[in-house]
Amino acid sequence: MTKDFQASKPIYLQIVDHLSSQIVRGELKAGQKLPSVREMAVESGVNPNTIQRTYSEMERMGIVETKRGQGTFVTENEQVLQALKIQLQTDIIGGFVKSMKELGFSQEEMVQGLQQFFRREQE
Amino acid sequence: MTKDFQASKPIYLQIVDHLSSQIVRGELKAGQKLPSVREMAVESGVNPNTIQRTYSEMERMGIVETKRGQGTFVTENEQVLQALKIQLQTDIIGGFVKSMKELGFSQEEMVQGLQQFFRREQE
Amino acid sequence: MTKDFQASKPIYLQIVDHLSSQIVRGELKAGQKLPSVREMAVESGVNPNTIQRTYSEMERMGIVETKRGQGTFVTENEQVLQALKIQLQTDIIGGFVKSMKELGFSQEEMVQGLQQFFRREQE
Amino acid sequence: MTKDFQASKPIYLQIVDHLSSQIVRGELKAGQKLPSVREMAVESGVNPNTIQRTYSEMERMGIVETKRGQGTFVTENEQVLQALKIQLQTDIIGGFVKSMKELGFSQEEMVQGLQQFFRREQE
DNA sequence: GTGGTCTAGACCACA
DNA sequence: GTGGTCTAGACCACG
Repeated sequence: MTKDFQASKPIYLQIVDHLSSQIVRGELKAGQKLPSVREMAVESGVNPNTIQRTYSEMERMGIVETKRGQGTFVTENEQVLQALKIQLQTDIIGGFVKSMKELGFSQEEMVQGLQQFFRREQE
Repeated sequence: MTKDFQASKPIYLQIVDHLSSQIVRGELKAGQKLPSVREMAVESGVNPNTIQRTYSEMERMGIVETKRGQGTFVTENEQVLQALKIQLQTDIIGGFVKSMKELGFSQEEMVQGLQQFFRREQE
Repeated sequence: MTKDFQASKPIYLQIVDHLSSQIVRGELKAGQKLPSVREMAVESGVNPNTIQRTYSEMERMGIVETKRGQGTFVTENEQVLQALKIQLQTDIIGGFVKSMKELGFSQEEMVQGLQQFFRREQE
Repeated sequence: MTKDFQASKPIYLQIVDHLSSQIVRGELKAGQKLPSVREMAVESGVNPNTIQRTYSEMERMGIVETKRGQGTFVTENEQVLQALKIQLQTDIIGGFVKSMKELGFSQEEMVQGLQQFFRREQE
């Protein structure tokens, strides 16, 4: 039984996640211009090609539109943005449930655990 | 704003997590002997030193005990095991809450989202 | 097996095609004056030498006649224009047939495919 | 009116077309292994990264499946291959119709021209 | 060996 | 200036 350690996602996908997150929570709004490929590369401390790939992937997903010579912009298609939010949410919840299941928790215990967590946090 | 990508944990800590998980969900029981450092190293495809470090860390955490010449055993201190379970659970929940917060979800929405997830899963 | 990608035609021939197309479909009529080399160069965003070469080539093909001090005119020889039309048509059809053959289509399938295309377009 | 000369497709897409063509006409069969990225790069006289991109694009389109450490294979999903054939056919016909329209040909003339072309070819 | 990712640096078309 | 493509060369995980 050999496990797969080192399972860190590719950088360009991490940045996709990061930007998606910003879009979903309204920090980057529909129609807004993203930083240029080169700016973003400096900002993130990675190679411009990596950002290029990030933007390409996001365009493929439809959450961003690029205009040659002008820049890359958050789509104004609210339906896509809504779907993105649901997608991200489902991914996170799925990962959470999987981890908790591995610790032997039932669905009820997960909900209770979550509620207890909030109660403790408020104290 | 330079982000820290590539944040994959050291291997020895990943193995700590993996073993902890097995212990918590009863796959490895209190008092049970863990595989020897060498066995475990082969099993995991990792250098024996890395496993040594894993076991040391787990001993430091009090969840295993090593007996010279006999091997490494899961502690029989149920209180520690209980605490471990809570610790892991809290970590997972904490990560979950952090991610969901980043997407702009409120506490109520998290609970509701989780419950919806279960409902959809059962269909 | 080394392929030849990047096979884009020289610009002056592209312009020949473009002008030929305009002549064939009557946008430029027999006997009509073409724009001067300089005008055409500006219009096309190209070096005047390139246009010069275009006109020379078209004269060599007989589809255009230059009168010193007056300009360049579409030939009034209808036979040549007719031949040009057939030539362009044959080139296009030849390219089409070649591409379709590469996909494994028979002659009958090409005709049928074309007719189906029209039918779908009209819906 | 500035025209866009030099409109040659990116190399990686030209190779996509080339391979698609081979697949559609059965030269590369369902389930068959494609040349490795490096082999293909040498064969085509381009950089391995360019082939990588070609294969990625083809995987995205679903016409190819890659198995890490083993290679890239033509999909065995016949439905996808059928759709691919139709897609390529439609693209070629569409380009043909567009060109012929620019020369002022009607739909009937296109069909007749095509049939005449075949007749002449057989002589 | 395979494909996948990343960097460094270049050139292009578009506006 | 923008994004898009390409090369050269490197390192990684997987089998």
